[in-house]
Amino acid sequence: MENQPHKIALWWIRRDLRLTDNQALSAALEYASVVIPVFILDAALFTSSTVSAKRRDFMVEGLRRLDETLRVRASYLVVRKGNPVQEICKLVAETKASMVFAEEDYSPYARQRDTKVAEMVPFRLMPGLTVHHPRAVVKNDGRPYTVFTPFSKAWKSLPPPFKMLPAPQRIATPMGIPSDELPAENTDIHVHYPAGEAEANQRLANFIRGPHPRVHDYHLRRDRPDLNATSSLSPYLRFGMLSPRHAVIAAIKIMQLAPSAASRQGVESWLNELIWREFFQAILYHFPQVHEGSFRKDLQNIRWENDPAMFQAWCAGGTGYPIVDAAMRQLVQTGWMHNRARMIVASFLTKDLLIDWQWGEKWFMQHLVDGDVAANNGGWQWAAGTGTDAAPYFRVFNPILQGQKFDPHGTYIRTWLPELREVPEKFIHTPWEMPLAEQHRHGVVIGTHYPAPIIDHTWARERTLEAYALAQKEATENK
DNA sequence: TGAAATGTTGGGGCG
DNA sequence: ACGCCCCAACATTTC
Repeated sequence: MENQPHKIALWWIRRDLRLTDNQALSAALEYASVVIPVFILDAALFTSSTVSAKRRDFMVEGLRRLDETLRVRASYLVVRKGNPVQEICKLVAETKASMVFAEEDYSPYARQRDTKVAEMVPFRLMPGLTVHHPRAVVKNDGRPYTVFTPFSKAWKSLPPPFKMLPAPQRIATPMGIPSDELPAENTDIHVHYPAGEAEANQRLANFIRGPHPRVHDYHLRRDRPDLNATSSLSPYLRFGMLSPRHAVIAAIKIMQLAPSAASRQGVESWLNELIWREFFQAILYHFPQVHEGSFRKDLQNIRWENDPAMFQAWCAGGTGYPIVDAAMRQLVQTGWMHNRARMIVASFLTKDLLIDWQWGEKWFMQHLVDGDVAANNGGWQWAAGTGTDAAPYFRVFNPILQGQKFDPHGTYIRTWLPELREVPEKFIHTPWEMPLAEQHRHGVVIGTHYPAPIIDHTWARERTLEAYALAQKEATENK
């Protein structure tokens, strides 16, 4: 045995920046006695027009944290810059690795890349991006679900996960493998979202345990952007600093321990959000064309207005509708936006401004720290009414009512729109209705310190209903 | 994971 | 006492 050459494996890290419950890493350790952790800094990450600097910095910091935890395990991270296919091939040759292990990623870009890699080197993809593989959650005839509720029922009927893999104590990696430097970070994303597995676990623990576990009244408070009620785990799930299976096992465990039916409801609704995540990953896996445009054939030719000045106002948080503007400022400043707010601004862009949802999808990807192709596309198509299980197109959010309902005192608005800080509660969602004298008294003159609404909601709603109905009518006539 | 328009009901004011 | 009207409050339909 001693004389047999050791098997060498590459652990190719992509969006699984963790040691705990990592199936690719575990498989590599089982296969080989020498495992080399590798990350390829894909040039596309730095040149693409849809990468946010905050998200990139979050990832880079996550890689530093990962390297630190590897170093106390007799290992370290090997970083290479370049084209992933070429770099992996080079590394295999260089290290004499006989197998490459990685966590399967379902995005079209990743699948294309991985197909090429598999043609060049021995390559094994392991599950982990979702708890249940998209191919495992299908109808009896093998076809994928396109509606959330039946999908979630099927998902829940599968054997629940109960075991997660512990972080390995030791990963012997030979010293001296050349590694490129990680790029410097340029944003302040670490202030809001410190990267890394330890932080992710801390957040999960705070959410489900601690003195005031938010998970127990999650169902009552999750829709309120003015409260700190969400799990705040999305960036960590995005980069696999937290294993989704870890989250689901935690949810199932508290459900069993929950003291009352009421507190179980909170966990149930959090689990549902995790299943939404799996749903959209599965949609992108089975229908990669959603990345290019509308899922629904009958709504793929909407005549969008696509007014650049209107789009600009939306991006900058200058629409004159406080709840929309507050949310858009939160996004640009922190790299994150509350889920309810995402729905509100998406409805506003598509159905009030009549701007193509793909413009909004791109803007989100340019700013979100948790930006994920599958979830982002799914969310936008849902809001626009063009997607799977989409909101019917005539469901148009009223930005005033949404504000009053989900930010009743206007504290979310005042947090992100300092110019409205002195506006009384009565007018916080409709500042343009303030009498001029009162505008002066509170230091907000509409049109000077804060814009008047750039569009009339009632009129815009009618325009959108007509545009969607027309697209649908033309589609059925052409059949 | 809507909102607006329209319809129905029932209590109170009033002749 | 009774019917009529008004109009919230709630329900249903429509977009």
